[in-house]
Amino acid sequence: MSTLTPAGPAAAVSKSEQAYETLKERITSGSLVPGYRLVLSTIADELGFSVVPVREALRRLEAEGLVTFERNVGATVAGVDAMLYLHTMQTLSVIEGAATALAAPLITAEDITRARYLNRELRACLENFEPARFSRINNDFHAILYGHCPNPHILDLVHRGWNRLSAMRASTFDLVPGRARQSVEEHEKLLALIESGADLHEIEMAARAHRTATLNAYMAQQNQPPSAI
Amino acid sequence: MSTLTPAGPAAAVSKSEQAYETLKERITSGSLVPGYRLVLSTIADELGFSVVPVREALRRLEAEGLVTFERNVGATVAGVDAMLYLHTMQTLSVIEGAATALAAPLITAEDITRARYLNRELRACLENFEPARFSRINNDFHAILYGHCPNPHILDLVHRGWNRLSAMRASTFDLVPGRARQSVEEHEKLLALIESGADLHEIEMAARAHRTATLNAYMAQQNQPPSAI
DNA sequence: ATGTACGAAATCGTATACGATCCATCATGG
DNA sequence: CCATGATGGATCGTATACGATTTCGTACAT
Repeated sequence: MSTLTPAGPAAAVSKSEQAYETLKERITSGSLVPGYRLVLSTIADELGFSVVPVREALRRLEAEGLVTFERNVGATVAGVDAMLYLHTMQTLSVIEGAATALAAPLITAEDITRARYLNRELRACLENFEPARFSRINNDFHAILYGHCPNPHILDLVHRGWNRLSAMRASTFDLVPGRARQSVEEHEKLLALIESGADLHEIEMAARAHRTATLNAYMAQQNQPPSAI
Repeated sequence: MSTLTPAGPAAAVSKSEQAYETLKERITSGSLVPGYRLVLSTIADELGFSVVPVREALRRLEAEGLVTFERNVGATVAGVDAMLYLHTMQTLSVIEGAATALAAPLITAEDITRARYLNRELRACLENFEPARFSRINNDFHAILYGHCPNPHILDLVHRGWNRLSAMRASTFDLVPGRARQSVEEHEKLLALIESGADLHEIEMAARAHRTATLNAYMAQQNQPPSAI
């Protein structure tokens, strides 16, 4: 159909890319709940594409762990259970710790200032009980800390981890009430560590512990053993 | 063509899967050199498939970093430069360190025995100067150490890292002559650490340092600064 | 009533077709 | 001689078509 529309000034991005972005947004935003069945023809019709680019988009999402694929059956939005959450958080703790350490020497004074500002906003969210906004600002805060990581592979893995997490409702701090407040305190310590030019290994372990603590709070609530590392 | 062959008893694996495996094998084995142009129609003709499954396979390989894709231009086998090697090794050092630590409590006495055997084989390779065999056995050795890692995401990332490395000729120890011998020594220490039930953090850092040392030997040879972590 | 066999509908996997885009080559003008 | 624009071929991106497979409902036998 689009091929019969020569008026089109050449799509800036391919349709597979568009389908990929659209679906990723819907999954990470939670408008597509885990377990939801992603039928090729349905999605294609809705987007006005053929099934081919949609198929490719689903494959990419599968590679990132946002959907699961079963041959001759189809794709579904990846579900969440305690085990998947553990594995995702554990992986992210390792990767994000390394990314934060690698980025630390490249952090500017402006970054620190902005991070401090965001952390005050986080505190305000606690007072006003705005969990959704808390999650959003929390993302921004950490993005500042690991954003300068000079290793693109590690940075990519961090982004994938965050995407997976945001696709899980368990990622919000709703489930572990007390944790959010403690998290804000740890942010301040982490900033002080980076600001003082601490040893990279120390920064890595602090960033990792910050995430592991959230994970373990959840695991304890589920009567499960904590993460081994 | 296959659709006109109803005699086919239903392929056990899809053609995209076959194309993926075939191409991955060729790239990691080095029979497709970096920079090689991967033309859809050519590959499709050679495998006897249509371009659609081949296209999907290339996309998957792109997600793993084995090929690079450029819109409306095509795919090429991912090239290697010092920077890419640094990033890949650095990522793998972090991930494999974590995987080895997580797997350590699950290592059996048989695993240790087999790892010791392989390390003796590695020593023999040094004497007889068999670099190809050394690389192969080195893979097996480490696969034993991280193989029991209970976190499938981390395990998957380790495998991807090894795949990327084996696609680089720089991964062989050819380029850093003295390193192979030292590596064998470190293997023994790593085994002793795991066997003694050492702290997981200590094991993680030893496994990471083992890889970082190889990376830094290469970096020093290239007159480049060592890895920050 | 329950389990099994069969058939239809839904959906996926892949082949083919063709427009869209890029790149190299060559002609043309300065 | 070099810069610039036109032209053709190579290759990609996507629509459409259809066989293959799974799934689910229904009828039948036990």
